[in-house]
Amino acid sequence: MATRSLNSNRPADKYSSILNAAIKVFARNGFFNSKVADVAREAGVADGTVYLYFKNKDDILTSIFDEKMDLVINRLSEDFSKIDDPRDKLRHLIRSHLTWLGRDRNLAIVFQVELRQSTKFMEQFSTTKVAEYFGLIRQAIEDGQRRGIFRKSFNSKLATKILFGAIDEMVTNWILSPKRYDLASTAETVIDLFFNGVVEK
Amino acid sequence: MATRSLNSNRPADKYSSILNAAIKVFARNGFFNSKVADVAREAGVADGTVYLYFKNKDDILTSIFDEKMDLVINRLSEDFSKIDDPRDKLRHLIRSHLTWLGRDRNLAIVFQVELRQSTKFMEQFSTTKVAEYFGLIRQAIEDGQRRGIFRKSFNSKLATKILFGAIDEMVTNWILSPKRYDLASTAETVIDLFFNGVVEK
Amino acid sequence: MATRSLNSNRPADKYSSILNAAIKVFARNGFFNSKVADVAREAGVADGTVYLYFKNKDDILTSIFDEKMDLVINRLSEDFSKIDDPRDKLRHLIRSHLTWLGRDRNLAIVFQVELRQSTKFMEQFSTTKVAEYFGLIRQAIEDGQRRGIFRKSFNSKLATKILFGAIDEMVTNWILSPKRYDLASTAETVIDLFFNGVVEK
Amino acid sequence: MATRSLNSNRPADKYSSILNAAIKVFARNGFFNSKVADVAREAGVADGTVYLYFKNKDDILTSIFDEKMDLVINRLSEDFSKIDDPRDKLRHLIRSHLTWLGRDRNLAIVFQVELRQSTKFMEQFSTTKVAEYFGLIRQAIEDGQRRGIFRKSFNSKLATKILFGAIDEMVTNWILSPKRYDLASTAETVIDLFFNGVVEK
DNA sequence: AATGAATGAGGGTTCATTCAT
DNA sequence: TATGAATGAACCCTCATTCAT
Repeated sequence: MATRSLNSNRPADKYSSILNAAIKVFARNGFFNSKVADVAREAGVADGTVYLYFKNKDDILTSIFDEKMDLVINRLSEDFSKIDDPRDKLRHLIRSHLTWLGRDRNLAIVFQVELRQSTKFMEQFSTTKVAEYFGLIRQAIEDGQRRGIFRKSFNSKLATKILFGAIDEMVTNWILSPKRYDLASTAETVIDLFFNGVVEK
Repeated sequence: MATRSLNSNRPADKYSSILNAAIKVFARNGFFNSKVADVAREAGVADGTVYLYFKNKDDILTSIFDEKMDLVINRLSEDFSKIDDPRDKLRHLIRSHLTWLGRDRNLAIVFQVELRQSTKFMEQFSTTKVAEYFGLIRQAIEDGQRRGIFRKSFNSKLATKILFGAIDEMVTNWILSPKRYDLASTAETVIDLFFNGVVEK
Repeated sequence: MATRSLNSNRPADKYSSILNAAIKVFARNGFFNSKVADVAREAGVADGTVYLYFKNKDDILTSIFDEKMDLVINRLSEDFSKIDDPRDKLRHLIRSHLTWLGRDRNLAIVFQVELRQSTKFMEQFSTTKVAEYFGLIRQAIEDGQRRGIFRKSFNSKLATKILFGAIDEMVTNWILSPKRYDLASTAETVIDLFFNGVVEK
Repeated sequence: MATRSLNSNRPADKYSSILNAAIKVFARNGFFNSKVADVAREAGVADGTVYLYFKNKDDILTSIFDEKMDLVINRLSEDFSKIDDPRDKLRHLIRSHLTWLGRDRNLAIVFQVELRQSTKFMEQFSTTKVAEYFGLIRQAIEDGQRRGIFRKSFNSKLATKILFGAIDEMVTNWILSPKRYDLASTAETVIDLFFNGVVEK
């Protein structure tokens, strides 16, 4: 631990340096307009060094996604194991998602915009990590349906997408808005509407 | 009229030819991987001709957005003027949106993936046309709140984004899915959940 | 004559319109940076019309040279036939040259800069018209030598080039200088030095 | 030293390789008709390598001028410091100029033709280096006037241009002439006429 | 003769990637 | 491991020229 912080250039750190530099650079200029050399400069390494840690430019982008999603999914899975009520699970997921990205605008930009460069990327993400994330949502929903907490009359897969789409749009709007409001504070409305709908009973 | 359709290459059509060719090409290869020459070939015109109708490659992409959004917004505005019940308005909008893009997979790909290349594009779209589209949704929601049909306890702007995000995610999932299901058929679940929420009463 | 001025769009005039437009445009932007379309617009004709009067873009440039040089050479030849003293001939040529270009800065720019684009042009000019112009100078010099007015100890061809170079440099310096002095007023020094040299006797 | 000449491709030489290749290529095809790829091939480097040493194609051309003019001016300044008589200074300058370019036809072509592509280039040159060169001539002339060696009755600035123009025209005529005579041998006539003029005394 | 829409060849420049050191 | 000079493929856009009207 002590030694970790003493040598910030230790190989193990270069990977992270480059990854974090990439998030900053991609958020600033966009993935296609960012040069590998820009990322290298921001990370304080030589151009060639990037290729010791990443296969190519695309790999940097997908690695950002993979690394960050792993963190999120692992944390969320663990949290979920401690929460019983499916409503609480969804509340927690919505709040976590919006809090997480609301704290790191650069990362949010990369997730909402840069990662959606092409169907190639998108398809790649949709399988694997995103499927896992969707799985967490869906399990909570289906659990709720089984327990009679949620209605059984809707398709749980579609409900999963609807909730994800709602959350996702919160983030997208936030990064595109010139206003600097608190993203996390939008969570309660998402929760309320997903649970209760808009119609007056 | 008859003669119009007989000659698809008359000057007035070049603009449309190129635009439609671009939708096909961008959907197939992605915007950044598509060459202007590809679009020209698909449209059956010379490379240089593209520049008689479009300022540059970016302009082709934004023109696709502008042209198509104008159509949608105009049609929807007109339809809305004939619908009284805010619930019916939203039902109509949701069904129309999903039917429209469900009928043109290439256009859907361009709208869901290619148009979100960069914050530059996104910001540009968010103002103008997207704002108009959001406006249509929001007016229906606020009208419903005023009339007591929808609950007054939620923020209408956030509800607008939530609904849009839900619809948008339907489309994105549809184009990314290897399965070829009917996009429009997902509309009813979106309507049901947005209106009633997931919670059992 | 009267009819000439009544119809400025008469075919015969288009040639001149385009030529004069080209002088203006080439002087402003340089030959390579000028588009045929620029010349056409300046001349008030369609792009294609230029090609009814000129073989191609190069031909416009060489035509400027040919037309203007013909005028100059013819006038000068005629003037020379009325002047006996070789010194007076050279005085007249020097003054005429500098007065002529001093009155038309655009033409001067085309002659001093744009016409020297390439050895291809230069070689083409050196034969033909320039040779004629050099011939006028040289004849006066050799006549002066024959008559014992000028020294016989120098090579008349070289003296011709030296005089031409001196005059030419006056013009070049004038168009490049930000100062707007009278080019013709430099003639007297050229005359004095070419005749008498710099050395104090 | 021995190793220097054995390895003409070592990094430090790439700049010179490209510059010399450019002189050859520009002289052969003209600046506008030469491709950067031609220069690269002639220099034995990749296209992109050119841009590691030069900002763009124009920069190659201006660098040729700057590099060569620096050499000339420095050498001439040093020589001048060892020569007292202004007449000898001018004799030396005229002979050097004509000997220098007479030995390198390609360089002469670039200097007399290609560097005069546009007023943009010309103006750029006229300030800076050319001004220095003119300064050397002018100082010798004014020194001669001060000492009573040269007449005081002419404007030294104009005399400077006249001499430069005369020398310059020698070179231009030489490169355009199909005859392959010795350029340096024309120096004596330039000297004689500039000093003594053409008129018999 | 005049038009101007259409053509399509052409090239300067960028930048992801490699590899000798 | 790290470097960064070198590579060379790739492409948008311009514009001289043509030709159907």
